[in-house]
Amino acid sequence: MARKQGSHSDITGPKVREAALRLIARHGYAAVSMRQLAAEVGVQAGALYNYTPDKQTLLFDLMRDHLVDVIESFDKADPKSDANSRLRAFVSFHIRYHLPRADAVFVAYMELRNLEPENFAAIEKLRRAYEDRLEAILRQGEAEGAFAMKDARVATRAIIGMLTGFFTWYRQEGRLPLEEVEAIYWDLVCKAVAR
Amino acid sequence: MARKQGSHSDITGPKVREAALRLIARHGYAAVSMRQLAAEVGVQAGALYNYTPDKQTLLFDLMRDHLVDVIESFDKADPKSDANSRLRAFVSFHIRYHLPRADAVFVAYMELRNLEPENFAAIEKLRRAYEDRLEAILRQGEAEGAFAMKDARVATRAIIGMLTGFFTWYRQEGRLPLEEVEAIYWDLVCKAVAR
DNA sequence: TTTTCAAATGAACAGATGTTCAGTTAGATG
DNA sequence: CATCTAACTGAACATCTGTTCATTTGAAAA
Repeated sequence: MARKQGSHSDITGPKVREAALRLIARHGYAAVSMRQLAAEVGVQAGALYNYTPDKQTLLFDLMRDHLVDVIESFDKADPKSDANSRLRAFVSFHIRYHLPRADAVFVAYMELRNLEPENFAAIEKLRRAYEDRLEAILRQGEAEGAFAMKDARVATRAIIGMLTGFFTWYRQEGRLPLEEVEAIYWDLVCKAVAR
Repeated sequence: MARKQGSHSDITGPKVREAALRLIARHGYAAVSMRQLAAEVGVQAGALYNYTPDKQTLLFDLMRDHLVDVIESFDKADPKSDANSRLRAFVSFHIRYHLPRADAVFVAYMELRNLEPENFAAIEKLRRAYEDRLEAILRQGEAEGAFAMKDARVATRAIIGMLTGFFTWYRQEGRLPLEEVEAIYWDLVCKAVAR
């Protein structure tokens, strides 16, 4: 039954990636088998190997593509002006970007330990690159006299942990609209790094 | 070779739990087999079933015992006085308690999705109970006029995410002494919820 | 010394695992 | 129309999975 209607690599490829993201986010990389993934896509297990050389590379590609997109998107959203505006943009971007991408965030944060060493190193580099964006903003704020904190590196990690923890463990309750969540977080972050 | 020297349940039992915590933290629940765990303990796979009815219950017990201990320990450390003192005690407790228990923290935060539904519900209840301790402090602070924030529930999650993120993803670098880390975090938290 | 039994072994179970590949199919091409 | 070939099937591979249990061991009690 090969080449069914609408069953081209242009369609199956993205389907594999979407299904992998969803299943891995829900059950974890090690707990999802290639046969489960194939079933979710509507294909036999062997067909997946037209889209990835192996399971490990599939995981790596999902994480890398997500992080590369995060960084590129932020660089576009960054006003590159004063530290306060940039920090506000960072918080806003982080929340708005991650909210509709819960599965990708989950995978990128939870599956690091399932990466083989060289893959892990590459992903850590990307994660670090994103953190460095925030750290640079905090240091700019210190230089401008707008912010004050005891340790910019720890503050960076604390803020990212604070922002990401929300999307990582607490699924959208719908209690609060996006603007509200953004305002609440901005209030906390803004005050935390204030002089 | 049964009952080797010093090989009683008083010794093997804790060894199983320690090895499980270490291996699951490092590789994930699904990625650790009972045979790997047994090898780490220095025993055959079958012997593990003297210490747990099954793999799932082992995971659940590790998570439950950790969370129960967290809550009990905090309740002892809680000064139960003014909100500012209590918040300071919470931050100090959280950091000092979790720092030497990185494996348990990791497992309790990362393996929720590998719990069967009723086990998940029980663990979520415990996690919520700990969060509620912090939320109560924040609300007390609001009532006293000491703190001000837009949403105490979101602030609770943000603060816990901020504190826990540190132990979850960033292994101790040794760059900063414990007192320093505590001071940095207290500074951030304190300002974030300030009026 | 003999007895006892908690604690461990090691084989067996049925089924799942990631991956490969010769063969089949059907939409697109000429 | 016949041909081509990307996309997929389905069986096979060696190995691993959680769990059970009859059997063996050896330290401690009698």
